[in-house]
Amino acid sequence: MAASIHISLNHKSYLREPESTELGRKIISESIKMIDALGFEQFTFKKLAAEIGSTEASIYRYFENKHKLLVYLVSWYWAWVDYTVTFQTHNLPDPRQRLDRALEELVNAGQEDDPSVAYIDERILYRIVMAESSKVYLTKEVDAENKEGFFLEIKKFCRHLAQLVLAVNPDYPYPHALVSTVMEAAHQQLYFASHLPSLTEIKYSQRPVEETIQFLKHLVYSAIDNSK
Amino acid sequence: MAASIHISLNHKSYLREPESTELGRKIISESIKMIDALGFEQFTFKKLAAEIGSTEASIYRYFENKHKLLVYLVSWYWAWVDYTVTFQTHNLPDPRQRLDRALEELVNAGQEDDPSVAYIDERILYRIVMAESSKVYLTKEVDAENKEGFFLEIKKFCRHLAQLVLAVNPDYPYPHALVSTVMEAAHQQLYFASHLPSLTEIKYSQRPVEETIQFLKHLVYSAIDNSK
DNA sequence: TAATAATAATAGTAATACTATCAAAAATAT
DNA sequence: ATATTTTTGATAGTATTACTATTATTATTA
Repeated sequence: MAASIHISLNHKSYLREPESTELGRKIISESIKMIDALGFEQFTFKKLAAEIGSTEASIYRYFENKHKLLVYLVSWYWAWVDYTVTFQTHNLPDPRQRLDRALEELVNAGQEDDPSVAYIDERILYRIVMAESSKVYLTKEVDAENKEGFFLEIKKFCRHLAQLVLAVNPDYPYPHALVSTVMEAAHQQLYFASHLPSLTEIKYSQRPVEETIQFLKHLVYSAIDNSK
Repeated sequence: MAASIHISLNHKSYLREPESTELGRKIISESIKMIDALGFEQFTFKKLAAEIGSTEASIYRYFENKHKLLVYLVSWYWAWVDYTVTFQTHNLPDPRQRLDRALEELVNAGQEDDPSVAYIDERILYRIVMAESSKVYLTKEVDAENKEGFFLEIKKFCRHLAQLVLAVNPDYPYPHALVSTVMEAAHQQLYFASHLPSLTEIKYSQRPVEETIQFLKHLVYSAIDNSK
């Protein structure tokens, strides 16, 4: 991964840009650890402030509330995955190779050791995305937040994958539906493997990432090769 | 639908059985309306108590907290869908016909007018399941609650559908993963059609239920007919 | 009709999700 | 190098949430 990449978001889930200050970066890096450890419901700005040796009021200057912080983290994640998929598929000649690689990255992104941004631990962020990301849009404010652009990153990545699907078969009628289903399923199946194993054949103890990639590739190619 | 059916759950998400008393039934029927109207986060026992002319303390005698009430509602929904699928597929001779009907019911259950239980509005409950149901297992307490049996109904329905899949093709290697993916996708795609339309081809204004059924049938049959 | 159980009324607590104010410290502009 | 502006810290305060406890009242059942 590049020595220095910068992910910037197309919306204002934040009040003050957290990347630009020491406190802002501490808010991001520590909130990732804390949301993972406590779960989003138990996570509070007060606890976060105590952990980073700051105050609630200071954190509120960066994020209006913890929901918007979660929107920021999840958006950052999808922008980052989109970047890595672009990077990884860049020189591949065959549409199937590109889609293969993209699906691998979707399931794998954040499982690697090497961090691309110093203050963000992508492995922990990945766990947050698995367990908490659907909470960003499953709210009564979804339409208002959609208008504010809070879901642009996830939509962009969905469009990106849909284009890879259409490059394999332009006649497949549900590229976005397929891809949004697969994006959710990737994390869901790994979550189920860990916590609700009877909902999936993926075994937590047996290379769950590789097995999930197999399952999703089979699903995707079966669907798109079975059209027109 | 039968004039009088009774869904009973295999666990104690409740403290006192809500179906057995007038207050209990009012808690259920009004909480369904209120969670739909306010969203789960804004819903409180205090507001519910005010609405049904009772008190917070009285509601707490039925449910330990609002999360367990949601677990109850979602479990009830899956038990009820399982029942309707059993009923609807009962006399169909062909495995494909049975799976077809099951997928139709999965997407459709709760869209019909006729209610099967007087104090439960399945159409509203369906919207709650779409928007809130993943919150029942996306918590830090998932493992403890799983041990208590809180997810038995969803697991049972998943097993039920997986059996229908295997009846069509016993060699398909991921029946539970496919079915849990499809169960989530059914509600997700309809939610996306309403709120994040660029994530799906399903159009809210153009028979979204029928279109979702088409999409899921194509997905499922492509996958299971493409094995062995 | 007495005993028991369920509900209502009321009060109270700790924690959450903020907002406001002001002083101290840090960054920046001149 | 100093003045100005911005950022942070310290402190306090409020409304709401998520409960628990107590006692009186009303239904239910024995």
